[in-house]
Amino acid sequence: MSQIRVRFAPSPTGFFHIGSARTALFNWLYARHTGGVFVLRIEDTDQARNTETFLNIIYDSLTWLGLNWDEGPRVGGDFGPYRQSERASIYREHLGRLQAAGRTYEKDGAVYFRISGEPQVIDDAIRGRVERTEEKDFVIVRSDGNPVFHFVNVVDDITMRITHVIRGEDHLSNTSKHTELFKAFGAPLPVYAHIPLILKQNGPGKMSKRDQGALVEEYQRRGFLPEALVNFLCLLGWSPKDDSEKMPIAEVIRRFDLPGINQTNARFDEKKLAHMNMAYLLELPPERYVKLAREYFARPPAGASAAAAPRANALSADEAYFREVMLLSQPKVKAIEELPAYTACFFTEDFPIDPQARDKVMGKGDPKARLRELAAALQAADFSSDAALEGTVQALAAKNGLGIGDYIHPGRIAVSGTGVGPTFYGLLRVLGRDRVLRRIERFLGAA
RNA sequence: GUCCCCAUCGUCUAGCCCGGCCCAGGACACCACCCUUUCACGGUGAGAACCGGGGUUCGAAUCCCCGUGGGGACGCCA
Repeated sequence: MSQIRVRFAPSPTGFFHIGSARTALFNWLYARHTGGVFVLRIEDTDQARNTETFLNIIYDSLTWLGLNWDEGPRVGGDFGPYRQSERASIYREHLGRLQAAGRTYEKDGAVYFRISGEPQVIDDAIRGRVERTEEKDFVIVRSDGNPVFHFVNVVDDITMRITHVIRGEDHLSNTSKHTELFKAFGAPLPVYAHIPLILKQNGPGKMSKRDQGALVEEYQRRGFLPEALVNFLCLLGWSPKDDSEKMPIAEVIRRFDLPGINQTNARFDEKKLAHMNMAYLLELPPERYVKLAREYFARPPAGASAAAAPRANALSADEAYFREVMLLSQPKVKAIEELPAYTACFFTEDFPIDPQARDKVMGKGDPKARLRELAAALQAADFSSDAALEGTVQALAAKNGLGIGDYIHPGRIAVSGTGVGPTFYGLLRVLGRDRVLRRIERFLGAA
């Protein structure tokens, strides 16, 4: 058999959502798995609803996800143009063939396709044999002269030599229209593979563009890693059949195949996505982690909850310092979007003190005395390494017959205002002696 | 309403095609414990499912039928 050719055919009529991304992904995976060709085709026949903005979002989202196309807009190919709005003459020519064969008629200014009425049988690669009879003639050219989806979709699949149509199950019922057209053109049917739908996580129905967490762009802005989102999406409707979940994309490509795709709709679960993202974030190389953090600080999504001042300070801070703060936080934080709040105490003296954490720590023993002892010890301490600071605190605790926790807990509150944060010694080292001592002093004065 | 697809823990799923190894395995979430300077990671453990009813069979999560439930399509949207 000749080379496998698949296509992803979005229409730029709205934001790019998770369901579309997954369809694109499965097509891409199948092309890469088989050494075939992944075609991007823009279905922009609905002139009233298409926008250039939405078109660019499609390109950007696919690129961000790493789903590169072999043929299509921007890269060209032998079967272009790849935007339906530029293929009018091709559609005209094909319409002529249908007219010549007596398969069309006009009504109310629109062109109708005369169906055969025979049962349409498709041998779906995922669902098996599906039979459905198309019962009504349908419009293929609107009265305004623009061709309709069913018609252009089939004409393009024929002329672009598409061998496998991998698309959402919502198209399964449309397929009988499409096979009627294929037959009317005397063209062989492609292999169909109708993949299950992604259901919204709350409430009934399939996920749509307006649902919470539906937009690919949103994950990008929230600092998610594309490889994590892709990995998560791979597992929504496809399974490698053993217990593997987190896999490099090369491994998914190697193992992916149509028979491995499920038949049941899958509910989107943002918690599992978040977990996958964390797993990737923890092992991200430092350079990429810092870059991702900086991008997030520079352009947080609207409504992100973090004080503006420390965020601005972070951006104007010394690059090496910013890097150090972020890398100190990397092993502790589950998502990039936690970073501004998590690191705020590194970028401002005006950080809030968590009253609950303070009361808990300051309520037992004599924490003020411990803070004074800690401050005194830090006067002469070596701040050049975490290990040196650890030695200082350990020696102090040993000298006074106390546990290191007796110093660390109040110290953390005094220096960062919160009970949670990076390692205590890292916190001290990155903040530096002057700021640490000043903060302890201030805290003792206020307490 | 008509037609089409589907049905295993709360969620994603393995097992189903080729019935016995499954009083059903993994992951997320949740809970407990351990690790630990906080938090997070990690480790250990607990709870948690074969939609219902009929068949077929020595034997059914697995095969068949019917119900029920979920999803989708029925546009001069794509």
